[in-house]
Amino acid sequence: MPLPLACTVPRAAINLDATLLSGQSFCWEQDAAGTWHGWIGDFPCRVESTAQGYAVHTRASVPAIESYFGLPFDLGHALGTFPKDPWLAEAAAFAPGLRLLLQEPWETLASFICSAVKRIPQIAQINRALRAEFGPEVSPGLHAFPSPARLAEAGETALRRCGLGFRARNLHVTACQIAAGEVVLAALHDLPTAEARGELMRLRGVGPKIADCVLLFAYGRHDAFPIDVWVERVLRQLYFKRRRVPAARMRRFVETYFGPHPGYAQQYLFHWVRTARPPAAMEKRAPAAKRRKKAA
DNA sequence: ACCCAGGACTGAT
DNA sequence: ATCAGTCATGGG
Repeated sequence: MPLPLACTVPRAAINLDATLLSGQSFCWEQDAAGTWHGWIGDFPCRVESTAQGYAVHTRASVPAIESYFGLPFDLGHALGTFPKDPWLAEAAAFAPGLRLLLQEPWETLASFICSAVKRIPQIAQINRALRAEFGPEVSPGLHAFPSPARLAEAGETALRRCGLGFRARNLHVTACQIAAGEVVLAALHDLPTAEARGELMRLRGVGPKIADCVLLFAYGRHDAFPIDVWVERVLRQLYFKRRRVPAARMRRFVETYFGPHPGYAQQYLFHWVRTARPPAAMEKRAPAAKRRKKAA
């Protein structure tokens, strides 16, 4: 069943490549022709780049499409609220039109539990394995993301076979917690960010960083600021002159310095340091001398 | 073989 | 509160 053309998004509205390559979502892949294949919730989606713009083929509704790609948000305004510093300006100029997506909470939560100490292509690989193994087949060969109940039922051992490693236990326990109603993801929309963050961190395998990713990428909380190894490095080297900074102070800095949309600034910085040719100031510090493992 | 990856948890100071 | 050790797996 071919996917119907739902709408055409003007190219000026979004930089689709940067958006889908910036590590927010792990359910999209680009074929050799440049066409994107992925999901908007449980609806398969294909996006072709045409002369008119991005042709979005899917059964999802147009409002759902616009919501998913974050189009209603006034990106130009947010960029204007960024502090005027040369690095953030370079990061923003590097990927004009990069947007934050607004994804489904459970899929986002589960995907980021799988993200711990993994590279982005491997997270996407785990995502595909979970879908193929446990997800409902919504059209021939296409599996939506499996529900919490399904992953809870599957068991830790079965999850481990999807290449999850030690994350299998975390994902399984969290799936059980969600299935049991211990944390209600739909209820987090009504909570202030700090409280929603606390709720997410009650889940196994969810600490500050993953909680912030879920808040930013699935709940539209632009006050969430995920600090991973890359962002921590860029903050320390650009804003703290490469000095070692206590985590609490770093947290206080990002909450005050970047203005009303710190999460957006974070996403531009993250994509920039990972994709652009890093300036000399961004080179990795010499690794601290690691003690030898015990010789056999 | 060695190293690292969009971290979190645990048990020690 | 901070801090090393540990947790599996895949790819360079």
